[in-house]
Amino acid sequence: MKELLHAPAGSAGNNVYAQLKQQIVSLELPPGTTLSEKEMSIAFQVSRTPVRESFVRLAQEGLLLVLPQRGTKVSLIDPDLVEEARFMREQLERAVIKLACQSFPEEQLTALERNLELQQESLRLHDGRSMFELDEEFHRILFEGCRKLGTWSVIQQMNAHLNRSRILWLKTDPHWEHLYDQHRQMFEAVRLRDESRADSVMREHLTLSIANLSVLKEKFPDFFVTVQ
Amino acid sequence: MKELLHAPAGSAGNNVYAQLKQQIVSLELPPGTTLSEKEMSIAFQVSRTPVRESFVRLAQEGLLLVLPQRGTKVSLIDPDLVEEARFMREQLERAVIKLACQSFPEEQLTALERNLELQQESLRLHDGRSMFELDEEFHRILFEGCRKLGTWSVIQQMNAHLNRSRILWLKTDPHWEHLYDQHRQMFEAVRLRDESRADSVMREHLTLSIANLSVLKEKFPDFFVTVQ
DNA sequence: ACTACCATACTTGTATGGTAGTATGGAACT
DNA sequence: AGTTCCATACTACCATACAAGTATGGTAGT
Repeated sequence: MKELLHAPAGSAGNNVYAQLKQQIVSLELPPGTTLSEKEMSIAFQVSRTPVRESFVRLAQEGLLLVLPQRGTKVSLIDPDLVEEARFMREQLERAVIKLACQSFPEEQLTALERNLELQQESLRLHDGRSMFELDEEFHRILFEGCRKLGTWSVIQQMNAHLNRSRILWLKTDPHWEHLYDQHRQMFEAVRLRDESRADSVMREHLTLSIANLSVLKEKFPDFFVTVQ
Repeated sequence: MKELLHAPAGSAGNNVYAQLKQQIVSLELPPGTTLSEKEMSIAFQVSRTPVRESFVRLAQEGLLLVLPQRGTKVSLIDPDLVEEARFMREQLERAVIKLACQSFPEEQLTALERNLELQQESLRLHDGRSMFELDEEFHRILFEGCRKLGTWSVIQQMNAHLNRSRILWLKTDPHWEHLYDQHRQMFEAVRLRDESRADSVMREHLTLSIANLSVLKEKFPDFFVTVQ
């Protein structure tokens, strides 16, 4: 997978950024974890400069909270932001899938089908991580087919919050079969140009995403922002 | 290093970032302008480090293009991204204003009215810059009243592209009266809980935004990405 | 026992020197 | 004249040293 915008892929700064982001979103670095530039510079065997650069970028995305002269920590999950991310995705993805029903390139359509096959395979292997990535990829392809990749990349920003709660949820209660089924239905709807069906499935799909956020807050209280 | 003027409410890095961003979005730094860390560090009387930090952040927002070992320049306006930004705003703002028609706090409603008064005043003075800021503020208040400020801040990212083309357009053909009139209509629709009216006005409002993008491309060819 | 103080060991913020890659202009060669 | 090559002057990138703010634990004084 290639990064469209932004600087070189091979630089130390980008490597640190990419790896840190992956670890944060995947909850390997749980919300609230305290980091420090020096600590990470040792861990990644680079100087503080590229680490600091990564911190700046991650802070701008809301994944890190930098407190000057005090420390840096992985931001807690803000339930309000999670709901907003869901809201945002609902509006944009419903609009996009309706576009897709009007016109969708053959190339991306086969990409969707191929993706569904891979999902089925991952489902059989109970590979949750792979499923999550394929899920993301499925939606990305929809945006790609509608030439709205810029929109997708912007969504990713708030998604960082939504994704963390989704991963948390999927860890407690995997329900990949249902998600796969919805993806399959969306694919069929796009293929058959059935706008209303695509719209309703997508809406349900994205409502499901945070159905029981309050359950998660009870189960992992330390991961969430309490007062707002 | 001494801080000469404009008392820094924050760190040097933040100041440089804020000022650079303002200059880029307002087209004081036209698209295509080449910058360099050293050059800006001299201009802002700080070291290269905070400048570099700003560059990283602005590059992440797509406002700067950093070419390793080659240079840094203000990104050209990408017509496709402008259209995407408009598309995105249309979906989200229509959804938000419909929410607003269902429930909107009194506080933000009066803020909107106050904003309209200020728009009228700026209109009288032909103060384009003030009008632009009040326009932004008007829409921000709508999001605020629906508790969707996180969404608004994410929109700002792609808006950086949309705004530059809007400013360009408004420089060639001011049409503030029309925009003011639409704002007024939106306010009335929210006040009267008229969802369909709010929706249609907002849609027209955001379609207007880039009505004649091709004209701008002809008039300022150097500011736009040609091939994609 | 309790409080005030302060050395110390952190933290992020800033400045600066060095490194490697790139564009450019002029000299040497064909 | 046209081409090749290379010194030079850039660039962003990175490492490192220093500055300044903050939390903490021990100690002296009460």
